[in-house]
Amino acid sequence: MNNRNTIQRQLVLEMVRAMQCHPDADQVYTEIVKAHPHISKATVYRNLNLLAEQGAMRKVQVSEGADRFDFRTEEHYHMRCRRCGRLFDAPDGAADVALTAETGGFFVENVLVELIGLCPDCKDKK
Amino acid sequence: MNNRNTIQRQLVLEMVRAMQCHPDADQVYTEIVKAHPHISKATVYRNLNLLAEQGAMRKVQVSEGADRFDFRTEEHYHMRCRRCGRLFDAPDGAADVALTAETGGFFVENVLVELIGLCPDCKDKK
DNA sequence: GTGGCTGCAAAATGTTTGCACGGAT
DNA sequence: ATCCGTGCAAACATTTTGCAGCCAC
Repeated sequence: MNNRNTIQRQLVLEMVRAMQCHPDADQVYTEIVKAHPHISKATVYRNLNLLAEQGAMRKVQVSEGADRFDFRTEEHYHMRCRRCGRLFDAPDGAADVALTAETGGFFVENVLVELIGLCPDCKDKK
Repeated sequence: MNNRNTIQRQLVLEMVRAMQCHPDADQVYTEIVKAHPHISKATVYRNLNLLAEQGAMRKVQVSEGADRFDFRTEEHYHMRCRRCGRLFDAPDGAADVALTAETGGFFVENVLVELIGLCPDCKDKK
């Protein structure tokens, strides 16, 4: 049974749900450590991956830097600011991908879309 | 002037063009080293990044593992096999992305699309 | 001759793993 | 009492960087 209800696992899940900013493993660890100085970074990594596998959260592998974690479990796309590095949810319908059958025999299971550009804050700071 | 024509730089460019398989930095290094045992991996990294910046090749940052380099310089999408890890060019028109203006103030400069699934070889080896 | 480029090694970054102990069931 | 999960440190994977000497210009 891969599902023991440890305090550490609860903390990781709750923290990702509380930080609604697509944090990476290190940011989650840094926040948890403030209240629980004993927790190990390896435990945070292990639980983030486990929880993502079980569907309690989503692992977002972006094209640059560390993997992020997202409390939203429904399929949705992301927008990454190339200046500040922050990740944002793309509003529903912001991007639409159409596939044809012409993949040369490649069987597509998943489509990853990442919109790269400038967030409102960085756009203004020209 | 950031453009001295060193032997190492030529070797890196030629090797990426010769290996038509989207190699990562380590694969490029391993191939070059066979004929030029003196070359440094740092030099390979530096030249790959420089050449990609100058537009002589393309850096492909995939969602898993090391960055790949592509001798094709035109914009095109890629398909990554989740079993063997190999990267393939998506045929023109295999995927089509439509953007709307509803990005909540985010300025989109670039759209990254990665088709993840099984390549013909791995699909058959069920 | 000058200053960009190289080789080397070390550091930086992000993540996983081996192992002994402790705690949830 | 089991044996999964934890903490710690070390290993691992990928990439960057500091520095002294070299070589294309």
